[in-house]
Amino acid sequence: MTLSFQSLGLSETRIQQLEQVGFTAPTEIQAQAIPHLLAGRDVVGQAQTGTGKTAAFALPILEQIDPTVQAVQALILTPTRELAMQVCQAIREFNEDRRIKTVTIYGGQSIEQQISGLRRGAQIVVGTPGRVIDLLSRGALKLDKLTWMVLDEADEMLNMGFIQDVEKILNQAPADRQTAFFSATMEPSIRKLVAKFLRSPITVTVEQTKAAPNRINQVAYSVPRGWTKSRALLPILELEDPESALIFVRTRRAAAELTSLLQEAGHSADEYHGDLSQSQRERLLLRFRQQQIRWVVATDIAARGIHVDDLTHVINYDLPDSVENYVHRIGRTGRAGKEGTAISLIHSMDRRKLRDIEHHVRQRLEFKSIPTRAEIEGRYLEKLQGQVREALSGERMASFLPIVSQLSEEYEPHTIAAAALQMIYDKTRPAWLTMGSDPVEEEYTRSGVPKPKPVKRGGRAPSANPGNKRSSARATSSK
DNA sequence: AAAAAAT
Repeated sequence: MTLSFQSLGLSETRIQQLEQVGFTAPTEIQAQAIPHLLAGRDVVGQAQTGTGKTAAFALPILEQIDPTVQAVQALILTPTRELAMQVCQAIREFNEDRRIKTVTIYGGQSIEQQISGLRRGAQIVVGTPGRVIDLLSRGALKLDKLTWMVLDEADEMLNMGFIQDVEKILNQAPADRQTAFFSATMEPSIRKLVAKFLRSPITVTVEQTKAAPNRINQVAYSVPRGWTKSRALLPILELEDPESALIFVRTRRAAAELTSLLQEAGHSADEYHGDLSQSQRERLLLRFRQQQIRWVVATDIAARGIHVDDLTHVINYDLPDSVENYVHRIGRTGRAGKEGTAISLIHSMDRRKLRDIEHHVRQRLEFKSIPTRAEIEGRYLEKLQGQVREALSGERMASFLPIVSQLSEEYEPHTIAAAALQMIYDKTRPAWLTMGSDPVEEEYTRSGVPKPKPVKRGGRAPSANPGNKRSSARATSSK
């Protein structure tokens, strides 16, 4: 097992730059692929997202680009615009001094800007197939000096029907070049493409042990019969109080509606879906990443590819259509070794989907009951206590001591502290706690539906469908 | 119904 970038053959300057951006040791895919790529071999890399594959091809490319040649020397194709942007951003991170010029080209944005970027002597181009072909046919993008060609997420590219576009581009690249394909799977169509366009490639594979990474804490809330999901969501959000969250819904319309509802409840939320223009999407993601918005309500447009650092929660307001999308969705959190929480709202209609999901991720979701006001208040008071502890360890507190001395001529210190806490409580408590009654507790009482007890679910899922004998019969027939 | 990509 290789443990340092030095031993992979990267230059000292590159390694220093890597250290500056926090890269100390190579990931498995990097350790396996970089030496071959530096040695001039074609490589097929089988690896999922989040394994560090961008650096695996970006570092050798940066190492071997000739900075004195003002022509496109590397072309990286990605299936989505989002991914193109992210790859480009990553390359810029590894290329701090900007000696090597990188541009991104994709649809939905001004083509003139991209053309002028190419004219200024771009050496690395990252792009989506459609716009790349467009620019090739306009003559704005020339590949005659190309020495590197990379296909990122090749399987996705083919799934989305880009095979003809991709072949057209590969055919226009000089034969004397180095080529790398990265793909999560190795289906026959990929193998065919590899056989056609790569020269005696070396295949490197990184095993993915689990369908869902276990640093993501997966929980579910059962939505009582007759309840709307939004009614269940609000108290859950109050209790969990996510620092940042992606909330997934099924339709664009639902995204817009839920966003208004959250905004009306005083939350920092915005929507993200296919009705938004490319620049609107980019602006929103920027605000989300800069933590100007805490929660984003999105369709499955955000299930893959979008990366937000430190995303603490993914919430499945509607369950996804496919189990694969469940894994992609929750994979937006728990990135870069951080912990994340994935919450799913389960309606009685969703039992079947839930079982498929649990089967696919090979684990049971932990069920919790919708929090009551008392629970939310308890959690909030805990948080308040933590904040007081933090203030006690600070220094700014000293400036308030004269006030306390003055008040303590009349009152006990305990009383003064409690009064101060009450003031903070009144100003900062969640909106949910200011309502007259507890709608959750009330609803449980009124409807006669027993409040679900948090259940640790073992080998089978008995509590999911109490009294429903058909459930076990269906379990055997589902695949 | 939604998503991806060239307009």
